[in-house]
Amino acid sequence: MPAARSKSASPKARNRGAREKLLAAAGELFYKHGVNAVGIDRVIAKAGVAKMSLYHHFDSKDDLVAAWLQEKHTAWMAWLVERVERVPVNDRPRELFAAMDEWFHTPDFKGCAFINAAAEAKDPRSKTFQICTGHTSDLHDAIKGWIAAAHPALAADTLSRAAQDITMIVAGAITWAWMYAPDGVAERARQSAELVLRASH
Amino acid sequence: MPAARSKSASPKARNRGAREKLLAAAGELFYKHGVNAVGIDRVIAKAGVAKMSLYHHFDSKDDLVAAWLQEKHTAWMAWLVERVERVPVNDRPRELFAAMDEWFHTPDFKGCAFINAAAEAKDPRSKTFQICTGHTSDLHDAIKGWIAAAHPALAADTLSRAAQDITMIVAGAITWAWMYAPDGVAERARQSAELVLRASH
DNA sequence: CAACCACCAGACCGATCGGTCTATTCCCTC
DNA sequence: GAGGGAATAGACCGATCGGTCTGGTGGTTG
Repeated sequence: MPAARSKSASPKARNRGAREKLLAAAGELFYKHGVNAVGIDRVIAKAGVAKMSLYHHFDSKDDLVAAWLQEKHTAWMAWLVERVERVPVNDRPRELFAAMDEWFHTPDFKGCAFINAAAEAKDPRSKTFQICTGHTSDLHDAIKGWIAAAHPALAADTLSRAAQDITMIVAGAITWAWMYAPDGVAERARQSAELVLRASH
Repeated sequence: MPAARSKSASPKARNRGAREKLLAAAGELFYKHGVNAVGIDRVIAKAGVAKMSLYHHFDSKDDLVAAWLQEKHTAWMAWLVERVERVPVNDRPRELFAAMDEWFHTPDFKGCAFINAAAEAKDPRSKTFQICTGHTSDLHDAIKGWIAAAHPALAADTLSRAAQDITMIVAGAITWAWMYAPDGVAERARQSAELVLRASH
């Protein structure tokens, strides 16, 4: 659900939207099989789009990967924020793990796309890798906000520590859920997070 | 430091050991750049070994990858066990995180090879993937043993839960340390783990 | 000595990689 | 209706992929 680049903002938007189809196809394939295991030809075949259309919208495969991750990051965070922030502030830390549990049990769950993509990135200075760390950072910030709202009395440094602890717990839960088994993982993570929160007063 | 397969166990061990050189080269390259990003030719070039020697010792690239992971798993677990079990039983849960901290700060640390390799595995039924889940499982078992020794009064189900919680915390810490920054991560994870342990009585 | 075997160098295979180029068609706006 | 931009199919590029094959070398063992 991201901003839909060239749809109504610019006047050149009456085609069938090859860009969106490419991003959708790339997303499925890259997430499922890994970035390096999927070639350009497979992406365009799945998208039902000509190769030149790909290179009209993206500079390179790396650029497509980066665009996919950027879009996925935006969409995933939007989903999580909407999901968590529709409950009262005091319930949000708990709701975070309910959302995780739901996500872990989606049919094609294959772990965190950003952790996975980071493992394949050739260079930590690449745009791809930076989007991945940015994702972690943004998730950390969101969690910090939810904790702060639910526990307004927390000192800044305590809050920072708790947010990092819980983000790490979430990351571990994602990894466990995907490599091992998704059942009950979120609940165990929730309890660990609750202990961290309680210990922070 | 693994068992050095065909060195003295079998009588055919007076060559220069192409197999070991291949595993060493493959290990460096696969861990650093990712399995799918490294070709056979690059491995044999780094190993200083002929291509036919590779296919003499391994059936395929996948087989080489699996052999590397298997060896790495054995070596890593041996390192961790030795490191943790040289302190008294009551200190072992804490020592686990000291070992993690040391690992996170090694020069070429690039996260968990097994999490990374699992992300690239084409099939969850592949040998590669199974070694990765096996690694998680063995780590979980080791942690469970250390907790059990340090807290003998724990009930079986409580012990299981605590071991899972702490394994997840470790996994999250590894991910954070590699994608974000290694400093202080192990200490934060240690404190979370301590809370889990305390809550288990 | 002869047989064997791990290892070597490197040509070779078809397939696929990321990416370029041409030529053509469609649709929308002047 | 003409022009232009977005889309199309598909040939083509050099490089690399995983893997095979040939032919030869040197050391060990019977």
